[in-house]
Amino acid sequence: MALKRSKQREQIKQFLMTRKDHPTADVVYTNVRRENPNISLGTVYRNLTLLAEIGEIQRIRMGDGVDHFDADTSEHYHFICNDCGSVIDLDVETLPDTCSIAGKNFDGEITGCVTYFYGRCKNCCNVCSEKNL
Amino acid sequence: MALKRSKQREQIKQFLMTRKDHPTADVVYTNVRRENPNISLGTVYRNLTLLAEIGEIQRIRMGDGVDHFDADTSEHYHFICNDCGSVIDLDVETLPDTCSIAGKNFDGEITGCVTYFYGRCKNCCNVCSEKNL
DNA sequence: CTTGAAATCAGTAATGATTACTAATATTAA
DNA sequence: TTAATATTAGTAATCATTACTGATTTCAAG
Repeated sequence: MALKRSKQREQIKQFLMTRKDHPTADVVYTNVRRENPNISLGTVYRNLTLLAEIGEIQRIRMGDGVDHFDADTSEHYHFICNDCGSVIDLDVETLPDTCSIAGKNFDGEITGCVTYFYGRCKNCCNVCSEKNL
Repeated sequence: MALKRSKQREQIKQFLMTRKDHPTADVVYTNVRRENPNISLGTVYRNLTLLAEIGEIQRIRMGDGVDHFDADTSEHYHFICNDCGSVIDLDVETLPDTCSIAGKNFDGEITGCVTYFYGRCKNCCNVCSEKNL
């Protein structure tokens, strides 16, 4: 199934590149719709999945029940705020190679690992201190 | 809301303690039903959530779209097989404290992190080599 | 031992994210 | 230009999980 270009796929990729906040499929949908009001949600899902498969974007699963997407495919770490749910890039040097460490006493093969961080983002910290929570 | 004991909750906890394979809510349901055919799926979900909240079990989100549960609440790492989806405990010494490292250049507060590993389990490795995949 | 307030239950309906289906449209190599 | 095929819009279906509701259990106080 040779890939054929599509306006919709390009719009989706384009939009994702303008954002640093790792939007969900639904956010991509509502935004791309401003430019292309006829695009369908299914098309957004299909193309996000396809773009992730061919490595042009990254799918992020932070355990909040929704998939997030990131046009930055370089290795970096993510933080999710327990209060507002926003996903933020972390400025961290690459962590030690835990994969090889973990593979020592394991009979199968480990091909990768995911690390993500959670807590409270700057915004939500401020809100809390204002309200003395 | 003072906790009151319930047969159903005890059965769920009991079953979970017999398993090392981190079953999903649905697996818990079908198994506990052998002993208590009237238990409802909603009860299983509610109690798994409650047990996780009070720290008696652990909820594991491995990004496969389903929650897994573990009666072992000690800190340890998990592996998920990309082929068969099974979740397995890893025998790894505790990894370096990445949380504090990650918090250096971050304005909010990081309260924890999750690391999990993926690849192919022993079983699926064997299947592949048998079939020369 | 009763009793009654509150927690819990079974059963079922509702939700929300995602995927599957289908007939129409767009892309592209020949 | 054409014809094979990838892609689309729109909608229906799926799947995990949560919410609701009236009945049942639990348990502390009398």
